[in-house]
This record gives sequence, C-alpha cells and structure tokens, in this order.
Amino acid sequence: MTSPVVAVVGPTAAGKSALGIALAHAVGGEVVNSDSMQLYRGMDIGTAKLTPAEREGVPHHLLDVWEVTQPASVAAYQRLARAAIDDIARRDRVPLVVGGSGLYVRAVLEEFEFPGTDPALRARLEKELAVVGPAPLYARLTAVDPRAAARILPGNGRRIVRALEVIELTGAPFEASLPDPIPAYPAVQIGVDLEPAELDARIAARVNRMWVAGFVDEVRALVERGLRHGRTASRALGYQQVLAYLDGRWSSEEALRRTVVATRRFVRRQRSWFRRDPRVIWLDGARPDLVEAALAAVAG
RNA sequence: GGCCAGGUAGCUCAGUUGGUACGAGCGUCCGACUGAAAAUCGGAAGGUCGGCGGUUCGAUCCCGCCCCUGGCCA
Repeated sequence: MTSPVVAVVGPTAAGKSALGIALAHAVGGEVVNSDSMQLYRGMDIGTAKLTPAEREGVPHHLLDVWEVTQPASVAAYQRLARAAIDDIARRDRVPLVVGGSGLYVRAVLEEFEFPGTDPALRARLEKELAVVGPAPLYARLTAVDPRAAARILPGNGRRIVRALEVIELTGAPFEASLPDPIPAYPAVQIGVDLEPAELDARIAARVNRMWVAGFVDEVRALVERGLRHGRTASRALGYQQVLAYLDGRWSSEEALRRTVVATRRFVRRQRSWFRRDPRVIWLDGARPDLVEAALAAVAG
C-alpha cells in the first residue's frame, strides 16, 4: 500500500517550509513545491524560498522550473506535480506537497480537469476587455451561458474572459464554480497557522529581512532577465512593489511598507481558501510539539 | 508672542450657500475563486464632523473663547 500524499498548507510565513523539512526527515519524504511563485527561477529572496543549505539534504521538486518571462499556468503545474509525486511514490518515498497556492494544491490532489486554452483567442478577449471594459463581455456571457454568468461577478474581467474563452473553444458551458472534491490521491492536509497578531509581526520582520538581504538587487537582476515582460512574475508580492520603486513611483520605504500590507491581504485570501476545506487539519505553528502533532495527524 | 492655513471614518482627504454625512481611496473584517490564483472580483463594519459656550425652530457648517498641528514673521 502506497503511503498517502501529505500536504502542508496555510498562510504565508506561518512555518510551512520548516515543517515540510522536519516531516521529510521523519517519514523519509521529498518536497513537491506548491507555491506558484517559487516555481520561478531567480525569485528567491522575495518568495522566501529555502536556500539549498536550509533544505538540509531533503530533495525539493518544482522549484526554479520557470523563467520569469513565462506566464504561470496551473494546468502545466498540475502535470509537473503529478509526475513528481508519482516518481517519489515509485521510489517508496513520501510526497510532501508544501505551499500556499490553494488552487495549485487542489489541482494536484483532486480530479481537476482544466479545459484548454488558446493564446490567440485569449489575447483577443483581453484586448477587448482593455478597450471596452467588462460590461459588454459580461452581457455576452449572460447571453451565451447564463449559469456561468450567475456565478461570476459582472466586474471580474479576468474570470469573464476565461469563461468566454472556454465556451468558444469547447462549445460547452463553463463550470464557473469549484467542483466537489474527488481525491486524485489519498492525502492528508495539514494546515499551519499562527495567531493573527503573531503572523503579522512575522510578516513585517520577514519583509524587513528581505530588504536587508538584497531583495532590491534581486529584482534588478530579474529585470535584466525580462521580469517586466513576465505577465505573472512581475505581479508577485514584493516584486510588484519593488518594480514601482525602481520606476521612481515609490520610495524604498513605501515599497517595503506596501509589501507588508499586501502580504497581510494575501494571508486573508489564503485563509479564506483553505478554511472552506473541512479536510484540512489545522495546527498552531507556534506549538513546541508541532512536528509530533503533524506526524500524529499523518498517522491518522 | 503675532499672522496665515488646517483640525470630518484607523490613515489621507472630499463635502454640506445652516435642515438626519449618497462621502471617496487606502486599511480592517467576511466571501467568491477550474489554464495569471502572491492574480482577479464582491460584500460589510467603522464617524460625539477638535473642546466649551453663544446665535438659531434647527449648527459639522455662523459668532466668541480655548486646545492641537503645520507654515511664515518676530
């Protein structure tokens, strides 16, 4: 019997990476990253990616696989992650999916089929959105697929465009809500979180440390490699703010401050995503016996 | 000490020619989320309108005094 996949989820800065390492040592596991931004090569300081030394010899998969100019893709990630998990399991090791990108985690752990995409069609719709705004596109969606329209808010241009893309591409309606979960692997999900005040303090400290560690230089170097043309990477937390600083729009202090604030907002979204999944077993990241508690949860 | 500007939501500010503040942006809280998800979008809670007194049927808006902040002068 193959061992279940263990997922470590929760808001940023709560201690997922460290727990992942500890669990890997304890159960003979390997980490599969499920943090959308850590997939980018060169985005290290700003994503709080573990350094090779901090990985303590534990193999990590799906770090540094994309160039910053490449747009991120859940579907692509899904294929890569499943291949990594299958490979780890085949070697009788335990796959540990560690990261805070909720959709990515679900896409891997559950039966989740993404309809296709068509870059040209997408570009056309996005251009239209930029020119006329979401209202006309929403009206069209309402006419073509009222069910999908009812589930997407009229102002959400991004989702409207995607829905229209899928409908045009497949000729079928777009399922605009999350399906009931059907596990793709037997899995245990461990949620790590901290008291709000404590997590806020950790975030502020972490972002300050990033600046001291040369985050601005990291962004400068990535600009040379095309960061500004990266649809996804250029919008990553912190990177987005430092780019504004490099453009002279904000001072360095302002960029730092706004990164802290934006990270708090991100934490809220992560919580609201993971909280709705009743299967997640929540543990306080501050408890001294965190690793033991997590192992107990894994053992069932 | 004198002059000027200003004190309205947690923050930065609109506004009311005197009649219950349609306040805005940001923050905060809650939620949605199927190929950008560290993205995108929605909802809610927050206000003794600096203090005291006066004028008025009625004052956040007018008058007086006081307190506080910034600038200029001395």
